[in-house]
Amino acid sequence: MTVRVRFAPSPTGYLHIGAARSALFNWLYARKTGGKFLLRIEDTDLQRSTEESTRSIIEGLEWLGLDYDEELVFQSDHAPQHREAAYRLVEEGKAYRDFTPKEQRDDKDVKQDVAERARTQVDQRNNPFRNLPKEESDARAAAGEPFAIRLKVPPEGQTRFDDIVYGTQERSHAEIEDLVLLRSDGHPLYNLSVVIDDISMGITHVIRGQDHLTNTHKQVLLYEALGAPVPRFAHLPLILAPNKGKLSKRKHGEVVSLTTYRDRGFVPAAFRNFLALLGWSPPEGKEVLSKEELVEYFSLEGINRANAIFNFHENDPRRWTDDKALWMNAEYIRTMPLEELLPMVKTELRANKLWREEYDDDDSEWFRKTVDLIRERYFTLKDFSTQGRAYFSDDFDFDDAAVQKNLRKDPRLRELLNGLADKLETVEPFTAETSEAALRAFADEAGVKAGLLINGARTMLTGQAVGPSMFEIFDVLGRERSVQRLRSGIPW
RNA sequence: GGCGCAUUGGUGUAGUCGGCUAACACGCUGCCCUCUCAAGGCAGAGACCACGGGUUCGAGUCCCGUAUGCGCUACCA
Repeated sequence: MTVRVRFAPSPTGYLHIGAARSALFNWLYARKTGGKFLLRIEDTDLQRSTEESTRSIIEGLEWLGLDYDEELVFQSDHAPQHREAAYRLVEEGKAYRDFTPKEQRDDKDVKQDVAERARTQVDQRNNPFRNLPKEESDARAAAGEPFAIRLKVPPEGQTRFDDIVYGTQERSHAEIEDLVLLRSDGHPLYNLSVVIDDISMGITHVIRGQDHLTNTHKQVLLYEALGAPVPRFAHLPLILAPNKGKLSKRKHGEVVSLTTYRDRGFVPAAFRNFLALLGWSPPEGKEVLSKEELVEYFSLEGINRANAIFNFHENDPRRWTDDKALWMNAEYIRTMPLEELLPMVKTELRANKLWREEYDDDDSEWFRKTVDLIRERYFTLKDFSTQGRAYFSDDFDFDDAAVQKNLRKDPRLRELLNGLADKLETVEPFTAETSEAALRAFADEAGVKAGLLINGARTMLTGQAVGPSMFEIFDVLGRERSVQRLRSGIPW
């Protein structure tokens, strides 16, 4: 039996990182087992579903490198089949028409309302229409009286399934209400739609968030009523906010949206790697894993049961997302093959009008060397166009603290740096080694420490107090620009 | 309220059949390297394994209870 799994998001907004991780785990399992990874858009809530959201989900998956097999499925296309299935269950006596008028529910306090109602309601099986004679039910329906369709859950017994992550799950039927399958307006509801679609798509393993763990019993009941084989289930621990609450866009903003990571300079492989480590751990303990390695090591049995906290600091721009995610991204930026990084840097520079076509041909060697030089201390791709701006443009800003610390603190510096510029003009050839020799010699002649000139020069050439070795910067910037910047009056 | 699930340092996790002086990664501190910042190397702080009982020669690991958190309990998904 070939494995068939699916990712089934509802297109009601951006792609949440928790959903992205579900997608990743499904994808990993499919690739690991040689199975199929399918994508189904659960757009049954037509008011809230948007095409834009669908597009962003597909883009997000693409960005993460999760390719799906077969045709994209839209759940709304199957509404007729869902309805038909519900009617069939009524015919077979496994479901019944409920003519109770629809209750108006305030959308705001549903949670509270639901809990409140559940508290007072004792018998789940007291619906007067549950055992209405078939003739009467048919007659009322034929007369046009509106009705919802509910599953007839047996009053006795229990359902049971073996979750691959959470183990054996049992739930007494008494705890399960006669769930509504079809609304009185004919709209099929979530539990029905999911089950029918999973059956028709031939899903063998349902891998999804733990928030569906208790729903699963209802779905098992439905599989049984429909006479279909029950798939295997694997529920994933949830990803929580630092206060252990739900991670939501409304409360936590853009950190929860996958696109944020793309837009803020994450390397897809790095974020994928980070996401994989949330709730799952590789057997060997090695954490930096390529796509191929993730596939190789992945197993559903390795998934943890406790919810994970996604740690970020809302008021700290430097640590705007999880520390480990940031570290992972930096790790990828400095260690990944340069050839793979270059196009990403190109995209970043282009978006900020720092890209020059020469970097692709005449100056490609220079571009490689420069990126390789500066990548070591960057955390995101964004850093190439911000902190790295001085390498790609003469129009860059000076950091106030750097100017203060490396230039203004010594009044001789302005003159010294001009002198250094003169000296560098005569150096032949102009390399890291020769410029270093020249600078040190110049420092000796002037009777100052080399460090004074080095740090001053770094700030003159890059606007910053930190960065790569000064002599590597001379080399990369070249004699002309180095000299010109040393003489620049801008920071003074 | 009912039912379910979870609970190992700040965070992510490892801890097979009970022997742990509790391991790894991120973060944090210090030192080395050094022209700065990183990276790298080294060292270190930080967990009475939620709490209380029990079983056992011995429990993070098994059992019971409590607490806390999360989830479900909708004609939402």
